[in-house]
Amino acid sequence: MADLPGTQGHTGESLLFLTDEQLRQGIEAMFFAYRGFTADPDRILSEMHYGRAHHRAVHFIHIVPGTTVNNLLSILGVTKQSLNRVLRTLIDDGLVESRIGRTDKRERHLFLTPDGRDLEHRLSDAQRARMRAAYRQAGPEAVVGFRKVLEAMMDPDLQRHYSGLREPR
Amino acid sequence: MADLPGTQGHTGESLLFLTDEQLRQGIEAMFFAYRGFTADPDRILSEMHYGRAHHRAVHFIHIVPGTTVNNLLSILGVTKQSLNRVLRTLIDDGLVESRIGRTDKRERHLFLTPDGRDLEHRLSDAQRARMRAAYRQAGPEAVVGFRKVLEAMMDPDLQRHYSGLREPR
DNA sequence: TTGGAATGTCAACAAGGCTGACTTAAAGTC
DNA sequence: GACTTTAAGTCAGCCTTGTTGACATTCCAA
Repeated sequence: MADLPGTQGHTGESLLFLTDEQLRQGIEAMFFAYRGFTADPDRILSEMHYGRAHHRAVHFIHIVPGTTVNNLLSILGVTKQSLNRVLRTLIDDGLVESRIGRTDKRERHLFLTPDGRDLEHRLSDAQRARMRAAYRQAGPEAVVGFRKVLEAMMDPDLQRHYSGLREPR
Repeated sequence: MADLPGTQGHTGESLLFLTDEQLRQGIEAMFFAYRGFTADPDRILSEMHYGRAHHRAVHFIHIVPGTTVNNLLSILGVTKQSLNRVLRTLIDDGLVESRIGRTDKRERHLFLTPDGRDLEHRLSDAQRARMRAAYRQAGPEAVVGFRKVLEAMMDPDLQRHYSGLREPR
C-alpha cells in the first residue's frame, strides 16, 4: 500500500478519491468493531447487574482519582442526573467513595474503594486482552494508523479530555 | 512517524511490549472516537424523534435490500421484539416497505421507500463527511491500519456479516 | 447580606434493550 | 392428513440509561 503508484509523496492527496463505498466500509467496520470492543466487559457487567454506564464511571474515576462529579460529567457527556443514578449504586455497593470537598464543600471527590479497583481491573483486563490481540494481529504500523484515524474522528472538545489524560499532569 | 527508530522492519515484533498504558489509550480512543462517529447522525435522528436503532435498521436495509426480518436480526444482534418496535414505526411512517416473500410466504422482505432512501442518504452523508475528514487528516497509510485493527477487533461471527457485504455476491 | 451561580439530589418520563407467552401462517415431515 | 417446525408479529412487563424539571446546599461577588 505504501508503494501504490501515485499515492505517496504528499500526505493525504490520494484520499481525495475516497468512494462512498470505501467510506461505508469504514463506517461498518466501526459499528462491528465497537460491538466486539464492548462485548467482554459487557459480559462481566451483566453478571453483577451493572451496565456500560457503570463501566465508564469506574474507568474514569480510576484514571482521574478524586475527580469531581462535574468533571466526570463533562468527560462522559451525560446529564448529572443520569450519572448520579449510576454513581449512587456504585457508592451503595461500596465500589466508589464520595468525599466532600475540603476547599469547596459543594464538590464531591470520587475515589475507587479496594472493591472498586478490583472490578476496574477485571473489566480493563478483559478489554485490554481483546485490544492486545487485535494490535498483535494487525501489526505495529496498523496501530499507529488506527490511533491517528480515531483521534481525527473525535469531537475537538472530547479530544481535549482524551489528550489531557495523556499529557503530563 | 514511520521513521521512529526500532519500530519498523519486522512486523509485529515490537508490539510484544505493549504496556497497559498504551492499551488503555487505545481503549479510550475507541470510546471518544465512537462518540464523534455517531454524533452527526444522532442530531439528525433526534430532530425526527428517531434513535440509533432506527439508523441501524435503515442502514442495513439499504445495504441488503430485500433482507428478511430474521437476517436483519442476526446482523443487528437484537431480539425480534426490539427490532419490531423500531421496524413498525419505520413502516408506519412510510420509510420502509415490507413485502411478503414469493417463494416462502412466511418471510417478509424489507425495502426502503423513496422517503426511506432519502433519510438513509442524509444520515450516511453526515457520517461519511466525518469519516472522510478523519481519513484525510490521518492519511492513506493510517486508513489501512485503522481498518486492519478494527477488523481484528470484531467477533468472528460479526466479521462474517461485515466481510460478507464486501465479498461479491 | 443578599442574590445569583454552581454543585449535587430526587422524581418522573421515554427510548430501547431484554424475557416470556402466545398467535398466525406457511413449510416440512411422518 | 395430522403433527412439528419455522418465520414473523404481538402483548405484557422488566431493566438500564438517557432526558427534563424542581429543589437543597454552598459559595461568592456586588
